[in-house]
Amino acid sequence: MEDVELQIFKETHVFENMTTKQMHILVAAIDIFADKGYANTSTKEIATQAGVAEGNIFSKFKNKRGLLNAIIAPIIDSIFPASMNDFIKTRLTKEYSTLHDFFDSIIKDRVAFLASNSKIIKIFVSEMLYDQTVRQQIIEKFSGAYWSNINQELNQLKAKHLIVELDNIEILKIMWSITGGIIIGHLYFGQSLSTDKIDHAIAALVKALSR
Amino acid sequence: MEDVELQIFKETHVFENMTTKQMHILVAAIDIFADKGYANTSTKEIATQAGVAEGNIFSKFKNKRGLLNAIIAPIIDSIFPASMNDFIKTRLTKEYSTLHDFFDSIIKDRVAFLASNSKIIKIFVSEMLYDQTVRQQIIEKFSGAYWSNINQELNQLKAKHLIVELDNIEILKIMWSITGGIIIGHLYFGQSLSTDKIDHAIAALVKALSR
DNA sequence: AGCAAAATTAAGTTATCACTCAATGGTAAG
DNA sequence: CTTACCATTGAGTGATAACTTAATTTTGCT
Repeated sequence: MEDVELQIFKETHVFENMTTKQMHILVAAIDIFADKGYANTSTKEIATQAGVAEGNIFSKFKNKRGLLNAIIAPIIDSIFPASMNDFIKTRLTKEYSTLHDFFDSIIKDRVAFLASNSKIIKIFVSEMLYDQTVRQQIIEKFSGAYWSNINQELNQLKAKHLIVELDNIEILKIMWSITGGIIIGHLYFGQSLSTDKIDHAIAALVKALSR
Repeated sequence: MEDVELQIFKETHVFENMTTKQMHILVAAIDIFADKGYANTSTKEIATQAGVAEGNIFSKFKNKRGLLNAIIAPIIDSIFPASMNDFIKTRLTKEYSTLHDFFDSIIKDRVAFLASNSKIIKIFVSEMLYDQTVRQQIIEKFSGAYWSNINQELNQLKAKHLIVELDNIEILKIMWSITGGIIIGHLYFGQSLSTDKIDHAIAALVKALSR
């Protein structure tokens, strides 16, 4: 239960009002969903791995789908940071901050986040492909605080002539494509997250978007 | 049955030795798998939409999984082109060919291919995330003729000092990240495939990888 | 037309699924 | 100790899944 992957549940208070056995159910579900997919996993299997009776799943969670929602809801809320963390902020407010500082901070922050929640990210990605409503939630999250913050940052970079004059949407799409490529290579094709490789990708991104 | 999406089945001769009803089964399966996912689709549902009896599915296809394989096998074979098509070849053998010509040809070719097989691509992507063996097949395809061809091309670009001195693997990863970002935006988030936007992405990629 | 083979059907069969519910067990306050 | 409450159990339920099979229809050949 001291799994690093579960940090996000503590932060978002999902574990509150849950008994030990119910937490075991959640952990087992994450494990099996990530491995075989939601649709291929039976509630019986989850109960067995969690060491509880099957019925116990349904006293805490409304149904199997409710269990899935408890897993992916925190990720949807955290995938786009509502505001930049302190490290990024202080780094970017320096006078001599560059486009490289900007992307280096953001990408390393997101890669670290995605890599430290790998199982839940796998579940979330698979579900997003199937479920239109999950995609809609992502779009709404993107359009909220994240968009207005990063939009402002990008406009400042444009004012300082540090970044190309593309639509901010296009800039973000390129940035997230690179980030996504790194994380998919890692999660699904066993590629390492070596600092070297990530630095190369960031350097390429900076060249791509420098003015 | 004159659906453009099905071109790939004609090219790969999947339709040979299939009756009209069996082709209807395949088409219905593509439709529903793409919409709801393989695991959430029942063989009964496929049969109903195809206008045949459920048992007919199992006389042509060994089982439900065999039906899925018939759909994704052609895509696995075609996702990495074994050799460049004539248009790209003639374009790249010109004396004055540039890095922009290179990526412009390749990316537009792949985006066109992926967009014209959107349903099958959706099925394939979902399945790749679940199924380790599908991922292994992709890795093997990548390592074959595709890799040796494009590896050679990249080395030539390096010899001409047109491209950065990164590992070819890293270069390809960046290229496919951009391509994947375009296609995912289109398939899952309803973004247009406007020539303008694609040109912007290609221009950014060229900047990223120019020497 | 007549016949053999192939295609197709429709009614099973068996297994497993998500989910329910009445009974049980533990715990903490009175 | 008693009582009330909530967590937990596990046997049970109806629905539905993939797949089989024997009967029937269609097809292709002479």
